[in-house]
Amino acid sequence: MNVIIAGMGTDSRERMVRSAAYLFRERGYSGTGFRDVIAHSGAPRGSIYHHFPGGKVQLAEDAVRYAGDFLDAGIRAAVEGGDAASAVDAFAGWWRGVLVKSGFRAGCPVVAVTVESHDDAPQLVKASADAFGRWQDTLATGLENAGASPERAARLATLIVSSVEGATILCRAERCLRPLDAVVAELKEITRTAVD
Amino acid sequence: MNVIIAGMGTDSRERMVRSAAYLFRERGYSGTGFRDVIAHSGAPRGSIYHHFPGGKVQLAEDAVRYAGDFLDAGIRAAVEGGDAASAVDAFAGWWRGVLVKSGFRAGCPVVAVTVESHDDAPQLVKASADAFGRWQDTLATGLENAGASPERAARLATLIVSSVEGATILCRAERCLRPLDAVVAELKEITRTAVD
DNA sequence: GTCTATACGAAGATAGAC
DNA sequence: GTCTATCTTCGTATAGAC
Repeated sequence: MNVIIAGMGTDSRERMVRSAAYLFRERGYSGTGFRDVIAHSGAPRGSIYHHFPGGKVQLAEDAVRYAGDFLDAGIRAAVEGGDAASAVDAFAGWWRGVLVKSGFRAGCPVVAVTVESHDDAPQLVKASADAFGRWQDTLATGLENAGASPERAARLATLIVSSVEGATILCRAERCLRPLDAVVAELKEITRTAVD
Repeated sequence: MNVIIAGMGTDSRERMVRSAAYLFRERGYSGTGFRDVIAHSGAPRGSIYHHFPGGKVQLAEDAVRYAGDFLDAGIRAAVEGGDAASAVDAFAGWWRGVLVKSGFRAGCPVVAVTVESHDDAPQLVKASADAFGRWQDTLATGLENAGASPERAARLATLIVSSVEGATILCRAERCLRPLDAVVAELKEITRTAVD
């Protein structure tokens, strides 16, 4: 097989991107080296700069895009034909799974890249903004379909992404689901009243 | 002067801690080296391990504690004798200032340390949990004084810390205040109804 | 596409003089 | 408390063979 689709890359390239996204969730951007990515992905070390001529920044850019696309597809599927609570569950449920499966050691790779971004690599800020933006747009569409006004849907989508991402960080610190549960309870109440 | 209080340390030690907290906000934990801390604080390189025998982990622990204490004092002052909206303004207003003053390059040092924490340094997770916990407790007390029930106040405090921290990250990515403004608008509406 | 070898700087940390 | 010197490991990145 190994059919190469334009812009998709080879298997080992894809594995590296996925591993980078995975590792960023636990150790952050600066804390993750090519060493770790090679070890985790099983990809050959000799082809790093063949696949990523832009080096680590390019790898991170692709990892953020990958995570952005992946979760957006999940939100989209959960939101289609659902009620207002589906928008909250779609987003919060994903991070709940990440937290539990990792023993509260992993969070969001896009957050990790954003908080470590500096002026030397503005592409990373751009990629992060794209991911956050698409998640918000998809959630807002779902809330509109459930009956919220466009303006309110947009604001609530921002609240959902912000509070769930923030709660995920608090859950890592406290090593429990309490913050995420508290936030989800409040969010469901708010979205319920917004579509009345 | 230079009075040395027990557990407070010398001037250069304090400057290092403050600089670490400052630098973590922009480049994260792993992205900030002793080089940077020395350069920014003006402290002598020769006394790093005199002041911090525990090395970088101890420095980070102190930086998180410093940031935790500092902001908690600010929240406490703003919340005393204020209404429910004061709790939101106290917390969100601080991060708004950080974002604007830094040109959207800086965020929360506690968040930075949390998302880069690993099992090698559980002290950092503990210190982060303490900071987040105290902020929530102080905000919850303020909301209770404004008329919210203890249970609701605790949940709302978690929502405020989570959503404002998350919005701060989104603001860095989008390089504007829109996410924080949206979150604050929703939070004020929620807290208003909670104290009725 | 993958390999080895290597460059070069920076990381955190230690030892011992002053 | 601060200095200099040094150690070791690791970081990203490059060159050139296969």
